[in-house]
Amino acid sequence: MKSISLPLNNHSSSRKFLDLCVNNIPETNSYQARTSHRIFHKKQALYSVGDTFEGIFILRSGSAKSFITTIGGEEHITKFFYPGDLLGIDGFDAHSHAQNLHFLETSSVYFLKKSDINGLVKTSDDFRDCLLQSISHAMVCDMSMMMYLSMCSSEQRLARFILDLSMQFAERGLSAKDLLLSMSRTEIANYLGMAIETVSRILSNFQQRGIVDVKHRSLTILNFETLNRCAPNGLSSHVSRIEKSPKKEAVCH
Amino acid sequence: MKSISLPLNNHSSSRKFLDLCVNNIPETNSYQARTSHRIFHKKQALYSVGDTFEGIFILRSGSAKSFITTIGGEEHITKFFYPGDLLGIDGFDAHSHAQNLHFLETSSVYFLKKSDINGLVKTSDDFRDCLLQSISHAMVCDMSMMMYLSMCSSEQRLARFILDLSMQFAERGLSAKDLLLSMSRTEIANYLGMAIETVSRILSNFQQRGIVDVKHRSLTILNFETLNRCAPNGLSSHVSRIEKSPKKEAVCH
DNA sequence: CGTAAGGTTGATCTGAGTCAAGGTTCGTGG
DNA sequence: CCACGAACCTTGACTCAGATCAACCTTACG
Repeated sequence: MKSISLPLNNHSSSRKFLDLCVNNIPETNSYQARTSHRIFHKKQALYSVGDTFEGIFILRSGSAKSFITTIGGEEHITKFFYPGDLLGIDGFDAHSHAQNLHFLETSSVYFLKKSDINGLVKTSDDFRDCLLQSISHAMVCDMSMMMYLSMCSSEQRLARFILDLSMQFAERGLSAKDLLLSMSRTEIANYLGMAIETVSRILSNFQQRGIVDVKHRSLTILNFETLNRCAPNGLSSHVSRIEKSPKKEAVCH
Repeated sequence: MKSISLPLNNHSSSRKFLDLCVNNIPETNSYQARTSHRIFHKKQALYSVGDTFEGIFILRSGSAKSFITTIGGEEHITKFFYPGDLLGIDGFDAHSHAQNLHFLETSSVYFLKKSDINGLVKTSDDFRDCLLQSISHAMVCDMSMMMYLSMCSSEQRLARFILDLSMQFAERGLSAKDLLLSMSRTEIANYLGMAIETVSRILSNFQQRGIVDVKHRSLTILNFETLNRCAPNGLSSHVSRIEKSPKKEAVCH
């Protein structure tokens, strides 16, 4: 499978992040150079729940999923990752990882150990801003996901998923319409909180309506217009604010 | 309504966080002392989507909710906040807030402006660790919430909600069994992604089964045992790990 | 080449949403 | 302090989106 990797001409914040790390950490010895880049294969784990937190990773190429497991053994996929994404932020909490991370295909990561993070945060304003921005952005995305899960129909969630994927691909310099899914139907269903049969049915339905063309794991978006109408409404941003609820009027003491 | 406020003998990470801020920022003038603490009343907004991000807040007393709004005008509550919680982290992303924050009752917040955060991150290792830990913890909670939303029945979600509330109260030195809800049924339903009628029905049902005693907004947990059995299984942690999937075996280059 | 994993499709069932009606509490102004 | 309207909450009846069960097809891999 052709994997995604971060193109050099990508100036998004994730790319900037990677640059900042690579250019600011003094790689005095070749040992560090060797260990800061690692390659993993499909189904391999980067970390698992309970592993000691040693630092974060930046995905350079390939794709991955993070998931949590209940005591009963059920898994729930919490996120899919693409090049430029930060992996392992969950480890800051208890100094050990709270999630599992597995790769979906052959992938490479850049390792940024805790001491390097601490150093960079002090010395580089850009790095600090980038790190906080990146984490904050991830949280904002999680909030949207929670909204989709709690307010949208299965069709809306799947439409949103495809459109989000398309955006992710486009941001990384790939086609926005020809997508190569790196996850199985089961994984999509699990992530979106629906039965695998439902994913299959909705995809077939989209196909019949001429919205997409799906064959195995390659998906072509034929009609963005209609797909967008299937997806839930976007979030309101400051642009669309008209009237506002009771404004801040603090009482100082 | 009797509001919750952070007790002085609470040595949790949130309390530590607040201490770190108060003790490390030189309050050279009385102006800052006055503006760093603010009191808000029920239904007042701390910030809204699109507001310029000027810093984060620490909730000292009371309670609050954050929510996002779709273009269509629908609201979705993303989180409830209690004393010690960090408010406004969403603003780091685009330098403007991505969510709205309203108070549920009279509350007070401590304001920590951007420049202070940047300064503290450089000078105090404790502050840096606390900030990252706090954000990371919030993300881990969001992940669980996503799992509950996508895999659990309404009854399970509501049971989990009550137990989580109970824990929040206990952590803040209040009774773990006598809860005073600061949010309406509508807000609970919205947060948990279900119809208001469903919340009402499940609460009545819990009452009939002798699990809780609900009257208006005061809720007493009568049977933790049974309530726990209603809630979804907890997450597996490193303690319960037995066998592990393919371990990390990086190929270095 | 055979078996397992992954994927599709149809039939049936049910949890929870929607609609409807009535009760309770709160807040404001007379 | 009471009254009236609005907001909040509860309960019942009906409906439907999507889960579950079942059978079958397709692709990947040792």
